[in-house]
Amino acid sequence: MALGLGVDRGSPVPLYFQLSQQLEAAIERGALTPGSLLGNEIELAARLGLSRPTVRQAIQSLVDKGLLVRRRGVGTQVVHSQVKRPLELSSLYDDLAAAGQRPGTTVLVNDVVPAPAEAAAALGLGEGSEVHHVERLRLAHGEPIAYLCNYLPPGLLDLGTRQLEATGLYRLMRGAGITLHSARQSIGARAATAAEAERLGEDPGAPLLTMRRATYDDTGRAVEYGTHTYRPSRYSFEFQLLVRP
Amino acid sequence: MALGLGVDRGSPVPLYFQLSQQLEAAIERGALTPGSLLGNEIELAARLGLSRPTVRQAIQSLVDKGLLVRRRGVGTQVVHSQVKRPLELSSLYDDLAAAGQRPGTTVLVNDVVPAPAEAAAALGLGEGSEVHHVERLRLAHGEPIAYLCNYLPPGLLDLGTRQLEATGLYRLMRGAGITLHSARQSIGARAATAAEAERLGEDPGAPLLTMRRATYDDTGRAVEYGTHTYRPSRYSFEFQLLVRP
DNA sequence: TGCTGCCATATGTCCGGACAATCGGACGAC
DNA sequence: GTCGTCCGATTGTCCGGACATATGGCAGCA
Repeated sequence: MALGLGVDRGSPVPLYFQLSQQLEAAIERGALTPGSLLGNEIELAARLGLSRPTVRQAIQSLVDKGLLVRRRGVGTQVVHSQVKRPLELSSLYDDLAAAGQRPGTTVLVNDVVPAPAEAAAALGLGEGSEVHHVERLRLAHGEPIAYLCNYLPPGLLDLGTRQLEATGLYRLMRGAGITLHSARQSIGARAATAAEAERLGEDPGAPLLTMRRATYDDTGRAVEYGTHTYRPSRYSFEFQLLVRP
Repeated sequence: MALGLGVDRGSPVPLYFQLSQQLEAAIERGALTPGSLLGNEIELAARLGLSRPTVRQAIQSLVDKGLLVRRRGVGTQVVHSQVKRPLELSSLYDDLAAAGQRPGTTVLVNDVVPAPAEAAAALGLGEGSEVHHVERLRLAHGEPIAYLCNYLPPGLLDLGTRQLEATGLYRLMRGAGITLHSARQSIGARAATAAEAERLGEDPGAPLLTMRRATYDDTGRAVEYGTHTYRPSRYSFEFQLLVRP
């Protein structure tokens, strides 16, 4: 194979990670075509001067990503599909930016309030505890896209209105050293109330896409709860789901 | 610890899997409380008569599920959160059955047709190729919940109308030996057309939740494409998203 | 021809060990 | 008192090997 595989033992990057990145790049650029066998692990390990467990770890990470399939007695194949990325905790701001939509944000509310019952329950706090409360209008090309209402536990992050208008909430949390880990989401639809219609530039009774989400960090602590409403003509949710057997 | 941990070497079940199941059960029933340390891997391995790699494999599988967190230099902790299950490729039929809603299905169309452009593209077939086409109305307690329109590649499965009325499409595919692996989903909302409103028992212009999905098996082959519309008053999408770093 | 059983092949599981990187607290220097 | 350093603890990475098990093709037999 002329894949240019080879690891650098002087690098602090783990060997299995170097290999998995190279394999992923080879798949990405088409050097490993869908359906083709990867060659057996033993020989691959010998060729690269690595042990089999290390090679397996590299391959396993790509299997987890859905790029490869292992079959006992057969070999490891490249998946032939439109699988691009697995799913991620999507950030509306980043999604819009990636789509070249020039996102903008108008901060409508940014203060500390007693937590409403629903937010307190989601964040695991007592009802009436103080929480950060942020309401934002998200725009693209100057047009309203979504209305975002969020609650955060106190002391987690100090939210400057200026920062909130420059970037997304997730990016701010990550920048504050919070490692996001999982989220419970609920997506639905309903007719716009008069107030919602006014805010988003729709007619009353127009369909809206709604999302409720609680986000947790890597220790399982709830770090954010929010209810969002989207204009369905301007936004829809795109997922890539993976099943783990 | 009185966790009752111990493996059976006579069982064909892999040791790491036995251990991970026991740990998961211990977490589930509260014997391992959120935030508590799991005890170091070396000692745990010694106590169980296993090697450290085997114990690590068991722990890793629970980390992947989001039940445990590892911290170098600290130990492995139980996540303290409402994290129950990771996300799965949800089946509407099974979801309803699990919620005790007694799902029902009316098959409206079940035949072979030339593939519409969108379905052919999603399934990776030429436009106009023959495909299975199924249209169903999904009910709960006799009330319409969703309208499901699906296309499947030919020869994959023979779909009996009787079977379709008794269970869900995913269950039929799994029963035919197809291993579902991933799906691309798009969720949105729009106003009901007159025909849609009629089918679902809503008023024209009422908000509907829409889902478009292409499903792939473990080799990356597209095995299903469908467009669904849901009554938002009766159904919403619930997810548990996990981020892998 | 068609079925059966064997066998090479590849991944799956498991072991025991070694060293590195990181975390948190204890200790000592300033 | 505060800061930096050291050190024990724990996970992270990596090795080399062993045997188990599922797969698919081939040869032999009915």
